[in-house]
Formats: sequence, structure tokens, C-alpha cells
Amino acid sequence: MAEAEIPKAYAPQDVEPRWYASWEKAGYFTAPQTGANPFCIVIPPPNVTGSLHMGHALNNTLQDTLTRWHRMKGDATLWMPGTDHAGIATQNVVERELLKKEKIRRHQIGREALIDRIWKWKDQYGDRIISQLKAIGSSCDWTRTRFTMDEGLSKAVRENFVRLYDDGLIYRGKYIVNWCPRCQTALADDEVEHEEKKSHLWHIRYPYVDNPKDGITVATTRPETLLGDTAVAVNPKDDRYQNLIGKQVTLPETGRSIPIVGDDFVDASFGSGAVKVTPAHDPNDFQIGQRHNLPQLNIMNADATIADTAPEKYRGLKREDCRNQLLQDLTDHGYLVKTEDHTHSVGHCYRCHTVVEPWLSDQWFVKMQPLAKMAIAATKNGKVNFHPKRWTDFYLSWLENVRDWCISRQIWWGHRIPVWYCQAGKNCKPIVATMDPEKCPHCGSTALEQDSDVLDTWFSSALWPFSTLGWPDKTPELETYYPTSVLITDRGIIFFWVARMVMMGMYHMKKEPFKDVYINGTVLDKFGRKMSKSHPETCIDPLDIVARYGADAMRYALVQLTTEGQDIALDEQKFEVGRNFCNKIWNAARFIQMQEASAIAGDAIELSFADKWILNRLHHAIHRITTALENYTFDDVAKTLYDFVWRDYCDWYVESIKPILQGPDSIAKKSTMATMRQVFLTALQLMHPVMPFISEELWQSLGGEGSVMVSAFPMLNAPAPYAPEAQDFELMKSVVSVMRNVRGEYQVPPSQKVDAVFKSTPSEQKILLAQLDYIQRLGGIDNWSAVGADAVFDNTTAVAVVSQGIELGFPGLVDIEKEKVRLNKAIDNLKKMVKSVEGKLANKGFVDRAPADVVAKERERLAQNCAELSKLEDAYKRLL
RNA sequence: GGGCGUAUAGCUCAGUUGGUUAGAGUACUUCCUUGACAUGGAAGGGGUCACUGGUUCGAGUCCAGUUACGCCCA
Repeated sequence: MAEAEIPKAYAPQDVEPRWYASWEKAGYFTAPQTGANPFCIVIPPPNVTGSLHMGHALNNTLQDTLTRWHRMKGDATLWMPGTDHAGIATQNVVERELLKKEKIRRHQIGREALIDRIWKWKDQYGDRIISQLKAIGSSCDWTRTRFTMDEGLSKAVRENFVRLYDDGLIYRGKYIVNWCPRCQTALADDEVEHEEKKSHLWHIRYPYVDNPKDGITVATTRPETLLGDTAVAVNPKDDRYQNLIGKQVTLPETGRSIPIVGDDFVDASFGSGAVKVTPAHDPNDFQIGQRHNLPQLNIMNADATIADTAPEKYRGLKREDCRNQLLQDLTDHGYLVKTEDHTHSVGHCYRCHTVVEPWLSDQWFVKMQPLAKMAIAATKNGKVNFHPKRWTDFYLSWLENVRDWCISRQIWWGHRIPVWYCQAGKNCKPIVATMDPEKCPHCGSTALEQDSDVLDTWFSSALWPFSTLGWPDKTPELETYYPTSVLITDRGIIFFWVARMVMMGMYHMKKEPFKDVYINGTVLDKFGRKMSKSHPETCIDPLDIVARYGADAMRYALVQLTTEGQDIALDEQKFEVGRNFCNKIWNAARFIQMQEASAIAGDAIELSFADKWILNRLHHAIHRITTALENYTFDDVAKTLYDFVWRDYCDWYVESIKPILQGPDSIAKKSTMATMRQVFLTALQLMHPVMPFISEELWQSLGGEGSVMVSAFPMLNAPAPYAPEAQDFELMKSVVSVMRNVRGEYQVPPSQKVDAVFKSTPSEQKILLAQLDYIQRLGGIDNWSAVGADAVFDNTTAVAVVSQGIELGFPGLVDIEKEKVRLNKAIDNLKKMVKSVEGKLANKGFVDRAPADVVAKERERLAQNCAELSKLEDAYKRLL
């Protein structure tokens, strides 16, 4: 009947798109405003400029798996989606496009126009990543989708700024920042990537003012900053230089006089032991400068060209050109003493990879210590738990050494700093407010100018777990879902994001933003490099995998590869596992659908051994999957599904019940069909969190009630059923395995039946005879007979031992030489085991000190092995 | 320089608190188009668990050290 209509191979492309639309239409993704057992995940908001890569696919598959599971459990479940405005990255993308298409730079069109362009860009492309998330099945509540720059979240950002400011946790100051001359903005410490670079260490002589023929030699990796030197520093404990402290030297090429100071920071063993001090261009020198009250001379413009504060000759040069020019001049004038090869680490902008310039400028900072303290406490008190645990230390050590957070960025796209300066010239205090002020509260002037900087993007994403739920307003959602349940993210943003969310959560909400943090592995390519578009030959596009293997296949493969927090090396072959598994599931359903439809729908009246066994196995599968989901051991979820559906259900159960389905007993048939269908439907529920599409397709085509997505996840409230019967079935399986082994050894083709004699003790004979149908079918047995344990096989019968109590004989199936080899192999194996167990039991230490049950087990094993061994030896002797 | 991770079958990886002959997928060998599925079925071969030492009756598992690779921080 239906056979012709159901394709033999699963085609996800025909199935998946249908279901996503229908779920969304039915409103299944929409979370209730309030409800019992709330479960909430906030998505790590992808950049609006982003497109889905494998890391997203992994991260969101895991979130979706947990979300779907909780929803099925009946918990009030919210997966909160949204995107991040990603200040520098987004502005860069639009600026680049502007330059490429219209040959315009941002300063030519101005701030308002650029922002307008970025919004337009966002409106056009910003949803791309959302539709990609839908393609992989993500069940986010899209009705609540937020964007870090939408109205509500912008309000939250201002509220955050003002509260921190009022509490004295935000300040403005001159400070050395990491400056990206290309992006023309300050970067936070953790936005700088360090790379080892081969360069040189230049030794330069600074002549003494009172004795220009002599001088002190400093060693530097950055000669161009010489122009901004305001001192030379030596270690006060350094005998070579001690007496020079206080002396003046002449700064070459500038003619300026600068002092020699003593500072413990200087490492006497490095270079010449004397360092030049450039407070405006090096963070360490900045601190030395503060200790010695040195002037801060900024010799660079924002684009890293040399400023007017330097001698005229160098003004306007690029920093690299200035270096070359200076080295030339120093050489010409005899100041360059020597040049050594030297490798040192150089900071680069994490967005555009330009070499970062330490640069003195006015910036806004958040005082970190009080906030870090709260975040540390939250983890130490067990309110925020990392999985795997080791990330706790990683997170704590960062927090314990954290420096103040530079939050101003000199770009245009982002939340503009809510600070206004009165232009009336009366030295009024800056105005810090959540609402745009109309006039100066101090002097009443309406001439106000807002700070031109915007806030670091992470300043807004730090609020994500509560700003998305409506904060600073008191909303029912905030009440229900905060603190959220678990955050799933990448280790790369533990500092950027996770730590700051904990700080802000503790600060504003007085409660941790999430109870668990699961750090998923990083997706690597097959060579073990981080998968990236800069290696296009090994970079895999998730949407390409979805198109070719199906979203479920991709999801299954990723979940299966997610062993606690380990990185995942991916190549395309890995997705075949998922595709093949989906196909297997599809065909199991196809088999069910090919049965007589009327018979399937009924209830099970009379359970067969196989039915009882599969129900027992199902119980264990439910238990294992539930435990694995609770513990974030995702690989075990995948493995259990695979073992249950493929090994237990398809390989053994379905093959076992075929004689019943084809047999004459209509009651047994009906009963088994009902069990077969019911167990499979339950399996579909178990797999739905990982494989939502195929489970829904088959659930509905097999007549499951409603949608599997909102069906009740299988729960256990009793011990595993039918344990004794299941045990008997396992015995039957081992008998069949032995039969298949012998058939294999004798190369009997599957189509050819063999005869068998069961030689066993009465109790085991009873078990075997009760399951004779299964044995005959699965073992390929034609005629059979049963004999007592004391019967003797002759030498025309191949013999195999199943256990202490069961031997099998295959009359007529014997080739003396082959049989000798076969038996010998088995005998050797057993002898090895017997020897090892005997050794153990002969060891007094073991017998005396090992737990009694372990010793008893070994004794029992020895007895069993010996019994089996003597049976095999007897059989062997009869061949001689 | 400091910290963390990894090292188990040809390849990719599991292995819970120490206790049978260390498992899976894939690849390989043999057999099989049988009425769900060749994206499949059955059977089989393949590992001195990186190395050295220690603790223990017993170590892939615990401890110390060594080597290699990777990541993070300075």
C-alpha cells in the first residue's frame, strides 16, 4: 500500500522547511510571560554584520537542545534571541563599503549621515543571521527579539551609565590606552591581540649634559618614541648606574635635557639596564612617569603620524617612516651604539589587526575593583557555576587582576556617552543624565554639547540577561526568568562578556545573571586550527551542510562530538554519521508504516519477550538521556539515541518481531505492532531536542498526537519494567551471536539455513525454547533439537560454547582442520583469561585486601571460564 | 616567563568514584541485493592507553617528573 509512496532514502530538503514555518505559525516558540519552573537562556547575541559559521551552529544547537527539552518537560521556557550592534566591526563594514562603492570616507559625509547609512545597512542585512539560525532549527522566541541599540536596551545602557556614575564607579581621566590608529579609537585591554614579532633591540647613547663625550646607553624596541622621552630610568640597586641618578642627559635629535631617575621597575639584566621613559607612549613608562612626576609629552596624532610637539623635521611622518629616519639620523650623528636581533610581542587590534599604539588621551573608565569583587563572590559562593569547572579559575584569575575598564570609543556607531558639557564658559560640571538635558542645571545655558564618544559595545551586552527582559522596568518577564538558567558560550569571551554580565547582574539585580555557564568547545578544522574564513579550504559553511545533509544531520553530528568542553576538529565526513542515522530512523518509520494500518493503532494486549525487552531498554534509554541532558554531557545524549534506535530497536527488536508480524497469531501481531509503534514514538520524543525536524515529520506521519515539539517528554516514575524477561532476551542474543559467529567462520551465506542442537541445563533449555522463534530467525536455523547437559557431540558436529550452561552443536557443519583452528583460538583466549584470574586469586594481598564482592566475582569468573574451557577442550579432543 | 588543556585502534574520539579480555564511529578484510534501510545487514582483524618513576593487592584512571602539540595571560 503506502510502500510506493514513501521514498527509500530520507530527503531532509523536502521535510525541514515545512516544519519550521508551521511551528512558528502555531506560536510554539513563544514563551509565557510567567509560569512554573522557568527555564531561560539568553542567546549570545551575534553581530548584526555576522553570518552563521560553524561556531554559531554548535553553540546554538546546544542551546536549542536544552530549550526544546525543557519546553517538552512543561517548564516555562524562554530562549531569548537578539543581535549585537558590534560598534567597531559594523562601522568598519559600512565604511569599507562606502569607500569601495562611492570612494567616500566617513569624515566627508559626517556623523549623522554615517549613522543613517549604518541603520539602513542594518535594516537590510541585520536579519540575515536570524534567518540562518532558523534554518538550523533554533526555537528562539522571535517575538521578543532584541537589538542592543533598540529603544529599550538604549534606555538600559543610559541607566547603567548614570547609576555607575552616581556611585562613583565611572570617571574620566588621562590615561594610556590601546589606540588603534586605523579604527581611530581606544581599545580595551582584552581587545588587543599579542603576537610575537621578530624585530631589533636598538642601543642608543644619550650624552650627559655636563660631559657630552660620554653618556648613558639605553636599549629600546621603539626608537621613534624617543621624541617623547622625558627621562631615562635605571634600577637604583644597579651598581653601574646608581651614581648617575639625578644627572641630566641630552635627548639626541631634539636637544632637550632630561633627567636620569631611579625606579625599581627597571630590569637591570635586560638590554643595557637603562631604559628611556616615554610616559605618553608606553603603559609602564606612564606609571614610572607618575611616580617621578615626569611631564607627559604626546608626540603622535590620532592616526599615528608624528605630531607638532616633535621637532619639525619629523612632523607628519608615519610612525614607521619616523623610525627609519631617526635610526638614520642617530647613526649619522654617532648615537646608535649597536643593533641586536630581538623578538617581542606586539599588540594588534582584534578587529582590523593594525599594530596598536599605546597613546595618552582622555577616556571614560569604569572602576573595576568593587564590581569584580561582586563577580568573584558570586562564583565562590556557588551562584555561578562553570562547566567544565576549570574555567572558574580562568575567570577568577582575570577578575583578581583586572584593571579599570576603558569604555569610551572614538567611533560613531554605538551608544553615545550620556554626558553633556556646558558651553557657556562658566566651568560648569558635566551633566550626566538618562534623558537628554535641555539646559545646564548649573547656569541655565542651553548651549550644551554631548560627549562625542560612544560606549564600548560590551558595555551594553553586559546588561543582556536583564535588559532583554525589560530592565530597568519591572516586568513580569524579568520577575519570571531572571536569574536565567544557563549561558552557553565560547571561552573567547569569558572576559569580554561573561565576567561583565556577572558584575552588572550582581550590581543592578543583586542576583547572578545565570546559574550555569557552559563553555562549549571551539570548532577547529581538520588540521586542528581554529576554523576560520581565512582558511577557506577547510572552512565549512553550516548552511552548505544543511543543504546537503540536513539540519538534523548537522545537529546530531555536532552534539555527538560535544564531549565536555573539548575542542571539535571538523571535516565534512563527520556529518555523514548524522545523515546515515537520520536515514536509519526514516527507514525504521517506513517499516512501521508498511504494516497494516488498522493493526498498528491498537493497544498492546499480550507482550512478547521482544516487546518486554525493548520496553526495558527504552526505560534505560530515557534514564540515560535525561541524566545526560541534566549534566550537559551532550555526547552521551547522542550516543544513547544511536544505541537505542539503531542497535536495540532496529538491529534486534525489529528483526526479532518480524516472525510475529508475518505469523498467523493475530492477537500477538496486533499487540506487537502497537508496542513497536509506541516505543518508536517515544524514541522520536527523545530525539526531538537534538533532531527536531525528522522527529516531527515522523511523529505526525505515524499519527502521534499534535506536535512532538509540545508533547510531554518521557518521564520515569517506576523502576525498569520486565527485568527478568529482558535478561532472558539477552541470553537469546548471545546464543544468536555465537550462531552467527560460527556461520561466519564457516562462510555460510545468509540464505542458507543450518541445523542446530542446543545442549544445556534444564533451566536454560526452558529459556531457549521459549524464544525459539527468535533464535531460528536471527540465527538462520532450520532443524533443531535439544539435548541434556551430559550429551556428547560426535566429530561431525561443529561445537561452540555460549556459556557455562549452554553449548551449541551444528551437525554436519564440520571441517576438521577449520574446526581445530577455530576451537584453538577460543581455547587460547580462555586460557589467557584463566591464567590471569588464577594469578589474581593466588595473590594473598588481593584476596585479603580487595573488597569481598570483587574477590567473589573473580572466583565466579574463574569457575565459569574453567567450565567453558573444559567443554572446548573436550570438543577439541574428539577431533583428534 | 606564568597558567590551562590534550596525548587511548590507521583516522576522529568515549572511558564516570582505581576492580572482567580498554569501547564507539570511521577506515580495512570476508560474506550478503532476504519484503524498512547498500546512507544497509552479518562476521572479523587491529591498541605494551606518549615516556619515566611512584602510591596500591590492583593504574588508561591517582601522584611526581619528562617530551610533543594546542590555547590563554604577561
